[in-house]
Amino acid sequence: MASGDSKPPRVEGVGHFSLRHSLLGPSLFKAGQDKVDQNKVGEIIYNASKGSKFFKHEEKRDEQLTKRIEIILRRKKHLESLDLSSQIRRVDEEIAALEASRDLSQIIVHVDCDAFYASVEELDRPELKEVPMAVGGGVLTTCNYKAREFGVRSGMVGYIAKQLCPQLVFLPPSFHKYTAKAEEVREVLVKYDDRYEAASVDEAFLNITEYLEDHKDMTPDQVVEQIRCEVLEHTKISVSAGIAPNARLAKVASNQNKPNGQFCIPNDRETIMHFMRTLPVRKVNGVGRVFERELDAVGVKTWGDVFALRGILSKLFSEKAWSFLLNCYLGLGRTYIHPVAEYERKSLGTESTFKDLSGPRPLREKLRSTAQELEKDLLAANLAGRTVTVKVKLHTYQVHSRQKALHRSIFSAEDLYNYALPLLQELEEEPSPVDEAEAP
DNA sequence: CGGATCGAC
DNA sequence: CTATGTCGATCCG
Ligand SMILES: Nc1ncnc2c1ncn2[C@@H]1O[C@H](COP(=O)(O)OP(=O)(O)OP(=O)(O)O)[C@@H](O)[C@H]1O
Repeated sequence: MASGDSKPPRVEGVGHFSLRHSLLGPSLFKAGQDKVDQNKVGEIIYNASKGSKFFKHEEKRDEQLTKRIEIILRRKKHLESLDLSSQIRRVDEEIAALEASRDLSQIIVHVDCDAFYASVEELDRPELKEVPMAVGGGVLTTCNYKAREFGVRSGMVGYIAKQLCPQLVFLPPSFHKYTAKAEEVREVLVKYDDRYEAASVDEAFLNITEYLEDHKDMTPDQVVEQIRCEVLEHTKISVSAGIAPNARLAKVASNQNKPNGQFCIPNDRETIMHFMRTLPVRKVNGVGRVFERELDAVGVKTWGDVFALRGILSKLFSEKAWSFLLNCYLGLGRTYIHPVAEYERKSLGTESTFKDLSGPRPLREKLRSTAQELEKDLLAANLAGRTVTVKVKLHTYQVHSRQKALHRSIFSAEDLYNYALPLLQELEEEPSPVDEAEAP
């Protein structure tokens, strides 16, 4: 396609720009990895991906999204032709109400371990600190910062990572080690807020308002400095942290100075509004590649852009989405933090991907084994489920699922299999499955 | 309720 | 010749 064609090469480049951007992965953007030559990395990933079945699937998704965006833009054009002044008044009242509820009394901290799985592995094998290293095989779960200099990222396929960085060392994950190390980290956190909230294995929110009350000689930054030092001493793991009046901002802040750094967004309305004004939408949790593109299409690149478009945006997106936008624009978020223990889990499932096999017999074997796997997990968690879901991934990467609400709770492999089988058979109508999963 | 999609880690 | 696994939230029919 390089020559002989009347189509200038630039057109193709532009046509695939968003796809290229998404192939680069979110982390490249979420945490400002400046050292990497993004263009070169993008080039390598693009060329390595081009032509694969996975890539074709991504192209299809990208095309679909482009269509959806066209619809959004048409609706926007229509809205622009209307008189929105009363709508804008309503929004302004909404803003005033939110503003009145703004709570700047709490000091929330988000703690995030740096390259967690990789860091834990480096403790066992310190020589790995000096070389690019990743945890995972087919797909990387994470990598150390040496590897990130080459553009290697979480969620990347191993062979592409290898192309970006031929010296990359791969380690298989050992999850038990990570959960054990996470416990050690929490032993420190609990001293600063005994009702800290574990957000994932390597992240937690703390409310240090009380701690500050009891240590009036310390600033929030000093307390967090101390937390990070203590975690490092106690566990040899370095962590980054964000300090802010609410969880949403604390999370953004913790990404600002990583690795091994911290950032404080002070409890001051003006400072917060100023910070949000230029903050790219994607930096906030909940905005992924799809929402980012939709927002970009309607003219919202940073949170400050929301205000000028408030009349239109409030009609363009769902109520939930609009409320989310408004809260982000204002820099509002959750100000209460509590342990996740007092919380009901909603689902438990297991899934695995395997090579193409379409014969229905082997497929049933797979169903039986995943049912057994699931029974094990359910017993370990002492749970049973009232809904069974069967998920199948085709060789095209298309995913289909069938679920059924039951009259009673089940947990045995036998029951799981029996209830799941008819669902699988419905799905078998579709051609050549690769994969399956289950959840109650 | 059921299915698909999005997003996080 | 190669693209994960697990979970929660949301939207829509
Ligand atoms: N796409 C993914 N698939 C599976 N596991 C993931 C994925 N992304 C992250 N993880 C796991 O969750 C852990 C925490 O992820 P997180 O996004 O906080 O990044 P990190 O590896 O800790 O690095 P850093 O926070 O310094 O950027 C990681 O160590 C990683 O192994």
